[in-house]
Amino acid sequence: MARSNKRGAVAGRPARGQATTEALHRAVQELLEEVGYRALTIEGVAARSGVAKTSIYRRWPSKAEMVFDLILHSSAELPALDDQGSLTGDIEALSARIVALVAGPLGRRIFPCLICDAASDRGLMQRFRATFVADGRDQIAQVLERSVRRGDLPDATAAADLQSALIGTALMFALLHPDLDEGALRDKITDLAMAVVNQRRNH
Amino acid sequence: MARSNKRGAVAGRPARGQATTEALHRAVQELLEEVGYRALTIEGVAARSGVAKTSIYRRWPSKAEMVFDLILHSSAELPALDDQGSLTGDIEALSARIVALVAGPLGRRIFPCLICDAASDRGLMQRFRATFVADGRDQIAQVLERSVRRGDLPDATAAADLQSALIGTALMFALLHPDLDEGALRDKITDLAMAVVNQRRNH
DNA sequence: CCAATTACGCTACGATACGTAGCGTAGCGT
DNA sequence: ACGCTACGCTACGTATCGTAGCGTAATTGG
Repeated sequence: MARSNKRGAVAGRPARGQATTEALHRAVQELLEEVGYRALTIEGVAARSGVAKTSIYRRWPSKAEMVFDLILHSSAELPALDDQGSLTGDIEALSARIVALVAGPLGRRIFPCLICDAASDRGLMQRFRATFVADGRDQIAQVLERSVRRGDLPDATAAADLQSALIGTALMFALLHPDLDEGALRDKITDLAMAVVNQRRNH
Repeated sequence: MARSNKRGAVAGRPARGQATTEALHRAVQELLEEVGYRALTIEGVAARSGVAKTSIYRRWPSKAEMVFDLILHSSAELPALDDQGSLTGDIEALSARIVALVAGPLGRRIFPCLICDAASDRGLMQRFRATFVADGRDQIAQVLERSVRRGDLPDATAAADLQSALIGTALMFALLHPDLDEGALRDKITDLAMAVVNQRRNH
């Protein structure tokens, strides 16, 4: 008697790694929406996905790394921002991206928690900085350099500073004013970004 | 045979509530510094403080509420900011206070975690907003109104917006650039605040 | 001065999740 | 046919949670 397969897959076990990863991704995403990050457990993910708990532990050392890999890492890897033709246009596009990632329905639930976990896990914090922060900073730098070339700005604001300001503010806004819709938030972030880059021009 | 007192207090149990609270405060503060918020457990606090676990649960329903009460609540209740005589001076004082609270050695460790916990606990989130955010916002509003009266500003920026921007940015800076010392961070927050309030003046 | 009340300590649970070990087996490459 | 890898499954031991029940010291009020 062959093993009875609880997942009900007709041809027994789903082929190999890929199908397993997809099941995990789905389970994590669903559970994040249903119960949030705090109450998300490895055992819960195992049960929902049909993947054995031990298999999950073979891939990731912690819940945080799992969520980071499955959810954030994929959303953070985006192409460079298109040239919108003007500083204002570029800043708007940048704000939209930041808000969508960090203050979207999923992002605002998991970001503070991931940060908390990373605060007591040096390795995770380094991955967080490397794959998420560094990429984003470079994209901001590109936008600023473009504006300097166009003559819209005398010289570029430090991209890292601007990044911290925009991400931090977006996150805090989403937290303190959950009623604010994404469009309004995007406008506020755009305003802030313009205030920062304009500081160079007006004095 | 009287109860053997593990705490070794000569006169048996320490008087009553007050001494107990102090022991808890000390234990929580020490453990936060030693192991961080994540690894802080009620049982650990009980062991360190000599207060029974059940007594802790009688006071607070969760770790988050305990930390909030013992650590944050006391640091957040500060007198209104003195009038520094100028917009610049006021903003500097404001930045210093925000940085000290949110991005100080203790604050940067517990803030994201408390936010994470509050995200899945409506009651805690409300207390967080009420006793921490509302007070801070009012203090910012006072500073802004003062400047309007002085003629330094044509009209006040929304205090809530400024608050989100400053706290969020300070937090994110502290997170992404832990090497940055408190003084440098304070300067960056001051710059940001000036950029925001100046936006009204320069157009 | 003697109840009644309050606040606390202590032991003992059941439940949940953690993270690991050991064994068996299906797919894949050579 | 062989080995390798990834996975499933069961079964642990541990940590922490949050609660129940009982006893006792301090506090309060008549």
